[in-house]
Amino acid sequence: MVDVKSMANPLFLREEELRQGIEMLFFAYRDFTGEPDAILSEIDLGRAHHRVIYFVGRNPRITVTDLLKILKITKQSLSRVLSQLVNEGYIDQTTDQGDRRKKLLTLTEKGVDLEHRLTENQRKRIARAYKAAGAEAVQGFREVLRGIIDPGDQERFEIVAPAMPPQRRGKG
Amino acid sequence: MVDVKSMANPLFLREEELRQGIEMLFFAYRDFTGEPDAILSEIDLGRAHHRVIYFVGRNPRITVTDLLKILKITKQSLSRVLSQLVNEGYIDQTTDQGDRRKKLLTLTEKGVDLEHRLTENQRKRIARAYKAAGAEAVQGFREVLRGIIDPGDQERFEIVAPAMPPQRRGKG
DNA sequence: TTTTTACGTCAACCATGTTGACTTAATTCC
DNA sequence: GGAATTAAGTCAACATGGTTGACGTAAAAA
Repeated sequence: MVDVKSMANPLFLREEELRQGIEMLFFAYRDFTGEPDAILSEIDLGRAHHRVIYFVGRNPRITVTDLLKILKITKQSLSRVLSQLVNEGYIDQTTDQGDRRKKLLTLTEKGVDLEHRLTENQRKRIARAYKAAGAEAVQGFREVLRGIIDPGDQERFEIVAPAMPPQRRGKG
Repeated sequence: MVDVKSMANPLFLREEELRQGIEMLFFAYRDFTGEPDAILSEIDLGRAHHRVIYFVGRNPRITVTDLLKILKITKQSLSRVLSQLVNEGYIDQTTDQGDRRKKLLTLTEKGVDLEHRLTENQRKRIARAYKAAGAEAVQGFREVLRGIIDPGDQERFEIVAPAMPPQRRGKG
């Protein structure tokens, strides 16, 4: 039996392709956050804490304002989790000596330990997927994901060079 | 200046690569849900409603139990949003005539309309990213994302054939 | 006929986001 | 030097969307 729909209407295949993209993103994110969430709940922390710990670990001496720009939440929301993390000894706050209004955030040893425990799962999951898919696929994964991200944050990720023909891009 | 770290320690590059994967997933998901959320809040609905509408639209006549398996939330959580969607005329419930315990969920016309409005943003975003990255990249994107998803749901997405050499995969 | 399945419901609670108002200290601008 | 701006924090109220636990009903399966 011939697939009449995709023959007569090329948009049909495209629609299906796009919807699969939407769904894969949903499932991937759901499963990606599942395991760290389980670890966090055992020590009475949540996903919001993980995000803060992650990005402070990744950007030592980051200011509160810069952290807010990454997370795109309000400072009141951040305040709740951040002060908890400081109180419980996961994060250190020091005053910026150049501009004494700014507070610089850094993970303590305890914070680094937790960050490793939490991210280990996710690193392994990605490593497994990368390995199974191969280097070229990883390149494509990065290019597409980068395109999905809003312009303001795309710059965080270097532009990967096209796989083979550097000419003739942007048009299919 | 030579990059001593990546020369002496190949794991350093790998670590950076994996962390970028983690972050891209975070940023992509954050931006991916932003626009639909804005539309939803105008009609006093939330992201949870979107997910239900999306998957009911994608799986007409789906049962509550099957929907729960996709969303991986409790039936009490689902109940809250689902009954709202039924009450407000976005979703129809009919009894399965084969097994009269089951209720089959389908979008009404109003539901289809909303689903289109919401998903349009996301489809466009993905379409843009796909187009910019090219067909090969899309292939890679799918392969990697599929690998990130837990085995139980991977089967939802067909295995894409490797780009060129079908031999020599899984090892770098 | 008993057990299981599908679905629903009430109630309490928790995590994480929001808005809005207001404060303090430090820096920058004129 | 004084005014305006910036960085950070705080209090309060509220919305959303998850959770657990207990319980109920109808239909199907064992």
